[in-house]
Amino acid sequence: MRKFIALFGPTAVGKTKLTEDLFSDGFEIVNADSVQIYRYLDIGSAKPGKDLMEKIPHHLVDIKDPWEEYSSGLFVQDATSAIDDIISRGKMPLLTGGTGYYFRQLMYGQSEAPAADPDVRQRVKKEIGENGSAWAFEKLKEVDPVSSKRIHPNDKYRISRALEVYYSSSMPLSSFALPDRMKDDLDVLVIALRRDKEELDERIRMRIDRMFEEGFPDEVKRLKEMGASQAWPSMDAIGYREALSGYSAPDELKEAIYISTRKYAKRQMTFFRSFKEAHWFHPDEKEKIREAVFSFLSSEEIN
RNA sequence: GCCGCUUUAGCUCAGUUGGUAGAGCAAAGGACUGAAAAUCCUUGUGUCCCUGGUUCGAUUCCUGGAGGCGGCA
Repeated sequence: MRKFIALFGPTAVGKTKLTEDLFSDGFEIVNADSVQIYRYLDIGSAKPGKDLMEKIPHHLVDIKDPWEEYSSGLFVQDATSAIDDIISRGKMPLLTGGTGYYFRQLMYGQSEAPAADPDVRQRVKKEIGENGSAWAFEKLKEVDPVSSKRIHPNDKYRISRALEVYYSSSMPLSSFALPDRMKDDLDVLVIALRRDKEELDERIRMRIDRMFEEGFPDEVKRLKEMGASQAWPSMDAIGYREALSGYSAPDELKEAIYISTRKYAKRQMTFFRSFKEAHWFHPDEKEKIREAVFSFLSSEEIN
């Protein structure tokens, strides 16, 4: 039985501050943020500062170079072994971040479909490039009619993955079951943070201003000197993407980042709302959160 | 001051040979089977600058006015 706490919240909601206030003692953090796993993406990913990293041990931060691929599957493996390691040392893991998909893959479990294979993915990409996306969708209909009903004809991303699964296993993606509730071997308190839209927008704006004060443009410059381009997986991340696409005026760049960030926050909320196990709080409700944590930690396992 | 162009959705702009309008972006809502800060779906948004006139009917044509841009003075 793995027992831990999961803390989810959209960007800029105040996860880091809450972590510092409530989980500084006896906890170790397992990062569930798909951008903070990358080295050198510090300011733009709002990575926790050195002081906090020294105060509370962090796992899965700075584990990949920005040109390397990562995936939810690798995350599940890495997070699981980090959690086991923390528990074995008598500490309590705190899974925290904003990548809702990582939370779900870890807590519900993944499908048995084969992992992404770079060669196959490349081949699919090439085929779609040559024959067009309409062809790709027809191919999907033929090979995996069930998925073709679920996946929209314009969703190249998902069509491509479904074809990839078929090519590498000769089985349709839809033949692999998708778990829809918490795994039996987990005992997790899921805390989810939310704020009103106006409140969150204001914080996003402030965060972006602070990023620029802390030298975000220099960080991008250093990455460019390292050879960063849109081909690097990490450069899809908000801020870096906009910076690489050539906004000349800082104010325009800031505005573009602001808009992308609030759209992202909205998607995060949409995703996490469907998480039935989540207990929702405002970050200022510290006492209520503390109570929930306390009663969870003192509860005995039933079996 | 004169001449030309221009004024339509929150923004940038199409358009209506006269029958009260539509794209992109933004916004709001949603999806998510090893790329998820990704990828994708749905949905509005209007005194068509104001004023008279012609007309059954004007955002569209005409008169006058106002704002913006450019040229000449």
